[in-house]
Amino acid sequence: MPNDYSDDRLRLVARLYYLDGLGQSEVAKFAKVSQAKVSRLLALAKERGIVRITVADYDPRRRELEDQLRTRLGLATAIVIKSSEGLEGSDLRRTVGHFGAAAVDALIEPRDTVALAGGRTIHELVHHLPATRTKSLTVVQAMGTVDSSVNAFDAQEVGRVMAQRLGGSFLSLNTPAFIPEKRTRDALLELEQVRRVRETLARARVALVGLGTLANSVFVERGTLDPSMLRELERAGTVGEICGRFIDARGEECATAWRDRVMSIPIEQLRKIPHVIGVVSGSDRSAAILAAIRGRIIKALVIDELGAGALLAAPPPAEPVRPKTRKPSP
Amino acid sequence: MPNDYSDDRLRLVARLYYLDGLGQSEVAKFAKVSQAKVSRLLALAKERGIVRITVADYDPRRRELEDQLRTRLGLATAIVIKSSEGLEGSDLRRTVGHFGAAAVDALIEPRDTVALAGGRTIHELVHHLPATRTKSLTVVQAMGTVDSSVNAFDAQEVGRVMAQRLGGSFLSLNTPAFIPEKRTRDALLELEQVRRVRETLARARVALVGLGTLANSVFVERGTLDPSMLRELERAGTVGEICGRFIDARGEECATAWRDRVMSIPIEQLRKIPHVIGVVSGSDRSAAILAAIRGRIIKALVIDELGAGALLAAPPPAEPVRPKTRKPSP
DNA sequence: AAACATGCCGAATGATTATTCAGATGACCG
DNA sequence: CGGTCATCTGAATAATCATTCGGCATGTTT
Repeated sequence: MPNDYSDDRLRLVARLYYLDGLGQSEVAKFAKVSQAKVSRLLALAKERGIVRITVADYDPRRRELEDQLRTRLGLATAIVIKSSEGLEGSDLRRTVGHFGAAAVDALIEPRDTVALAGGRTIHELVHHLPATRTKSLTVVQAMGTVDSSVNAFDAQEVGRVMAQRLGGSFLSLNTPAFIPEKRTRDALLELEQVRRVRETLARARVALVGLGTLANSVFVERGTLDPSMLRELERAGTVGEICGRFIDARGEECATAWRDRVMSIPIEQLRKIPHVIGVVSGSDRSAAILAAIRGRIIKALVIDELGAGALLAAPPPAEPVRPKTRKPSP
Repeated sequence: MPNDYSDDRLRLVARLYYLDGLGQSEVAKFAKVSQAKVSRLLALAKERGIVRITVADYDPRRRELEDQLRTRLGLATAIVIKSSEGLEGSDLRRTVGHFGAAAVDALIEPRDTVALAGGRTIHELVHHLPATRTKSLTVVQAMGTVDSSVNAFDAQEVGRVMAQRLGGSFLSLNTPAFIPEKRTRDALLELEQVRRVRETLARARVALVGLGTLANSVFVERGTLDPSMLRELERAGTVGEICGRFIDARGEECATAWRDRVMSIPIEQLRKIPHVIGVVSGSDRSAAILAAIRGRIIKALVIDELGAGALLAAPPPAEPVRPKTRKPSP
């Protein structure tokens, strides 16, 4: 009887290993095989359900904080992810991504059209979506590519992954995010390829966006935003950034030259998408988040618990004052 | 919050490790601790029952063979342990010991007096008894010590372990197993210490004994049995050995000088113990086993499946012929 | 029947996990 | 206040486990 993968044998091996606490080399002597094979038999035993490991439910979310965020800030949905003390930076993003993914997945319906921005937290989250491939989505890139050195955080790459994991197609916006000449940008907007993307964006039911501040914006980091432009944005009262659009405390896009040179979904269009989900990690973005909520840009928020705490500690949001809406940039 | 052993934290760690399939180093980043601590937290999570591992039952016994042994050989109890193909020697003993232990444990009642011999398979079995320490047994050594080099297989050592594991006291027979002069042996038998042991043996309800052949007996192996004695035993028709007593095919003790020089429980006394359990591994002892059954010495048998097969293949046991009983040696 | 797949095996090896160790921290005295 | 435990920690390391790899056996194609 050379290769014997009978359940009985798997049970023997699994029992000796898991129940009796022997090492694999010990078990190997009982089963008269090599340690390597014991390792393989154990793997098979798990697959076949002969070994079953259950873990008491861990709820990764802080429901009380979610309730507070919803009621006090008027969000439709809030997902607050627990974070271990002292977590920050990429570890924190990983936590938010890992546990936020399931919640975001639940918000996306089969056949949805999903507008998607880039960013490190979004990237993390998307990579933790379940690879079910069953939703038949249309994922559409909501913002051009930041620079030419290909980058795993770009909307381009992230969108590809999302479509691949949840199932569906990805519509990419093959243009830079920033175009120095308005004229050039407007020309691009007329391209058939680009139009298709914009039309699809207009039909999106869900959007997944990051929230940044002026200081930590990817455009500053990459040097796309020169100092004079930066100063101009500061003067215009910028408190945050969404999809390459800079907004002031009321949640209105700042009227600077920048807004005519960026290639991304217009703020006005985001407002019309019913489920715009902001994905944030860290505690230094409260102003941007509050502004985006005031401006009725984002309707849902995924955030770590410290970030949520900071948000709740921030001045309670007065009903947004919206004197006049500037004509939206494209 | 320095040392946090909350269930919630354990659940986090356990989930990431067991359910999400991350490595401990990965998990460590989430929990903001070292990999070493993750390992400890996981161990704790198992202890607390936050992680539960279940394995489909493995039945280590061959019930059909047990039934056959019982009905065809007239045993009260037969325990046949499955053995992986090709197992032999110490690995086989380990298997029989490991899985036989639970069955033997079930045969021993609280407060029993248990007579115990030595031997490698018995040793293995005893070391796998559960360390419950709750039976309040009297374990009594059924045979002297084979030689002076202390040896883990001696009844002395094995008895100590058994009493320690199941709970109870151990009564040791502090004499050699073989004494060249009958006179000396008889003197020893009169010692108060030795009498106590013999009296206790007479009250035993259970005995655990190995079965040997003349060839593989420890006495031959250790050179205790010189060639002339060996020939004498052969002439007397020895087919097996129990507790240092040599028996012929009918299960009667061979009437040689040996029987007056050995320090161990007499065959006649074994006959009177209601539960004498033979523990055997290997396929080369069928004759000894059959003789011990015919002689109504052993009433139960623990054996591996190949050994059981060999036993069943051996000539069917005619009803034992017992012309006259020789006067039992002490 | 040769040539080529395919699958399984265990030795060696690479990767991961458990344990040891030395230092840090803090509770509890004297 | 020091001392004295006791406990806890992560770095280093030892132990264990999973995977790679080449060899062998069997089955299939040519």
